[in-house]
Amino acid sequence: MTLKTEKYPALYQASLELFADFGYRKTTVEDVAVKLDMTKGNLYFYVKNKKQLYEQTITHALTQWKDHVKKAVDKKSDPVEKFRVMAVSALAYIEKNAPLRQVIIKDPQIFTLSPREDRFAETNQAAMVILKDILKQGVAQKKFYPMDVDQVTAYLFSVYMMFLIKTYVNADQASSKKLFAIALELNLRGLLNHTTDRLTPIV
Amino acid sequence: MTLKTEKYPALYQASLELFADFGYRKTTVEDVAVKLDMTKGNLYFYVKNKKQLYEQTITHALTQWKDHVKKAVDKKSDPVEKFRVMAVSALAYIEKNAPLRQVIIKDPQIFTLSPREDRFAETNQAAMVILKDILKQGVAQKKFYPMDVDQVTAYLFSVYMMFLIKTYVNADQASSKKLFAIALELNLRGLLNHTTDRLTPIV
Amino acid sequence: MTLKTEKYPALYQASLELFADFGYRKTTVEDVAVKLDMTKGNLYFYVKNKKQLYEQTITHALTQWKDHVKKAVDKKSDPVEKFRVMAVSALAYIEKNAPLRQVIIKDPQIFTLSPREDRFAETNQAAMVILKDILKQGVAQKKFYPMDVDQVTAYLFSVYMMFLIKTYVNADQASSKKLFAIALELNLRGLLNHTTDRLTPIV
Amino acid sequence: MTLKTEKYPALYQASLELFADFGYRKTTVEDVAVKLDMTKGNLYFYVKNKKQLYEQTITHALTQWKDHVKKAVDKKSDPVEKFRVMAVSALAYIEKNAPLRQVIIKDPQIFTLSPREDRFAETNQAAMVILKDILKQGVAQKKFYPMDVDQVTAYLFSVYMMFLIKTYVNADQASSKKLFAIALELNLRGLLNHTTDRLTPIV
DNA sequence: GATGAATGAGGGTTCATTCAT
DNA sequence: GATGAATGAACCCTCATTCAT
Repeated sequence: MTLKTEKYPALYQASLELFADFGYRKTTVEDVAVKLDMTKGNLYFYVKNKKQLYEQTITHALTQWKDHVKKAVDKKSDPVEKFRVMAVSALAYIEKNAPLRQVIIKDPQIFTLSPREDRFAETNQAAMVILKDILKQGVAQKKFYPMDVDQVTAYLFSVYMMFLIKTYVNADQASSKKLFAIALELNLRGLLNHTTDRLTPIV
Repeated sequence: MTLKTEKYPALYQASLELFADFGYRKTTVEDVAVKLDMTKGNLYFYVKNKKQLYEQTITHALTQWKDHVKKAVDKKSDPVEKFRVMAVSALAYIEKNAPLRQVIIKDPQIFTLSPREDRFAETNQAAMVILKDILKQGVAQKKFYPMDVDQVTAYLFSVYMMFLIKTYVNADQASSKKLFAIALELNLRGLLNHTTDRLTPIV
Repeated sequence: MTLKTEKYPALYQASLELFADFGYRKTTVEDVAVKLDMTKGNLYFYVKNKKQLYEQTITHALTQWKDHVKKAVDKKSDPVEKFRVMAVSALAYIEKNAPLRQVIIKDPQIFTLSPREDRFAETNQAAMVILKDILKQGVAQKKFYPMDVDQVTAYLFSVYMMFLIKTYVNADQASSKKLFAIALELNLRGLLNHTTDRLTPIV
Repeated sequence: MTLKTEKYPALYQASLELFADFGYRKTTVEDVAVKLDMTKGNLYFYVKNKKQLYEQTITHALTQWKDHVKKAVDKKSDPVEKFRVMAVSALAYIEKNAPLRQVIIKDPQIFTLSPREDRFAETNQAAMVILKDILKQGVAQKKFYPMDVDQVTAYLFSVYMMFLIKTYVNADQASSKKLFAIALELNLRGLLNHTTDRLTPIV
């Protein structure tokens, strides 16, 4: 007999795909159950209610994403390298994970950092830690300029998420990716300690 | 006697505010009717169904936004000036129009340019025309470098919308606005014909 | 077309009969709707939810009962007469109103006077006022002995309700009614002012 | 190894407490299982279904009550004494057994003597036998007047149950107990053959 | 133009009960 | 004896939409 624990991976996958295709509202609890070849009633044996099914599913997917990036980052030692790998591996991951992408596009508030209603605060925080550690290391090694690491982390995190999402919202992925490359370079250069010529402020 | 047409402004306003506060799903047709001091039944005299009510409301708001920007742009003659005014006035408008902002945050696919499901294609196209005309003029006057105007338009449009939304999604508006300033300058410089110092290509 | 208001009497009647037959839990909202020849959905146009349907139905029935008793009492002027009429008319009413009887038997906490969860506090209070007024008048006219009217009211109210219910719980109505007669007499005699000696045995 | 039978006492106790707190409907089979540190599935090994669990639980509690009263009564020989002891010990027992009290208050039809749906007929009959034997003895010894023992038994039984319940339904226990004392005296006097003098107060 | 009563199609959730292991 | 996964039948409630008046 299948253990309860063994069923969650399939459950999250089925759930993610359906939420990706139809969105939270139009996805029925019954839909999920059918996709898993079980009854609605039994699905409630695994999950408290529809809302929690959604949140657990997203959390699961985001966590996997984060772990993947973390693994890639850990292979590098230089903070500049790490920064670049982080950005690139995050992009590569989401590029191949269509359901997660679609879900985020349909519910971009997943990344909302406003404490008021952040349903994925914990996961988002965990993801930011990766970035934060890189920045801290860079600053400690004087490769990055001295900064308020927390603030810069929050800022960069939201900018990257924005890019990652936007990259796949439009059909014109070519130009979006170019933008991504530019932004990556821009930010990296901004972080470096020896920026000889800076842009003049305008506003 | 009130003409049918005279009621639409109030209708769109009430509708926009509710959709802004509760989102499409949680806004009831009844909610809208009550806010307008009319009955559900009567509301259906003005509107075909809930979906169209939503789309008309958004279209109306976007059109007003576009008109406002257009008016500001038309006061300038130099394309560089126009470009800058366009960006700044668009930002200023959305800054003061909280409901529209919230609606966009809750449904960012409003700006999705994918032809598959663009419910606001027409309005978005109209908005892009403003940008496109500026670019065309700039190129004609050799102030902007020669480019594929259509592609650059699409690219810049989505980037701006992205910024405009993002600016208000997070509480950290200060840094977002700084980002906006930087991006504006970056893009303008990229567009100019005689860019003395360019960023080194990365990809 | 039927006015909303005009439908409540039928609604309460159908509802009361069903709750009487099957109890709160086993009575389905659909059952009520079907009995009224309407759809479930439409029933929710008249009533907020099942719980309120129940409470409104009971309140309605209790109020009618109270009004009936009040009308009978008001025809008398002597407090002793009033007391007797009150008891008898209350019994006569419930004797003919089988559904109300059954509902009370199935949910005797309808008369619970504990403030913690009295769902029919208001109605029960209103009913007690009738009794209280009789007692007050009797005391004022020195026909009843001086007493704490509030406490005696509460006491007599619960005793009577107990009798009224019990009278119909058993099949053996004959002896129950006899008990009722005895209790009525006993209480009335207890209330009278000039009880010089002990009550003569009555049974 | 625990025998199946050894588990019933704990089962009935847990069950009674839950039914007392939440009533039949709101008590879940799972609730009972959890309280017993077993699984739902296993509970069904001991009990056929929820309904029977309820009935067995109540029957068990009522039987214990009856046995307690019987034991007290058997210590006396005079029927008048027996009658008094019966009433007082029954009251004392229920006074200390809160769960049983609550269950009865929530489901007063436990004492319904109507043959149509008496789920506890057997137990109720057994309890009545105690009373009936006292009456028979009293009549045989000519201490009680000649009567239709069966009818008087049924009558007195329902009256006492009514009192016992009512005594604990309201917060105002003081006056309820006083009522109980009065009723006891009244009934005893009614039963006696030669009511020459007064009974001494008992409570 | 306006009203409000009516409809109908779900969708989420609970839970008693069963049964293979 | 015990487990826990699975089932299925209800049931409550919401709401967009229609339509006679």
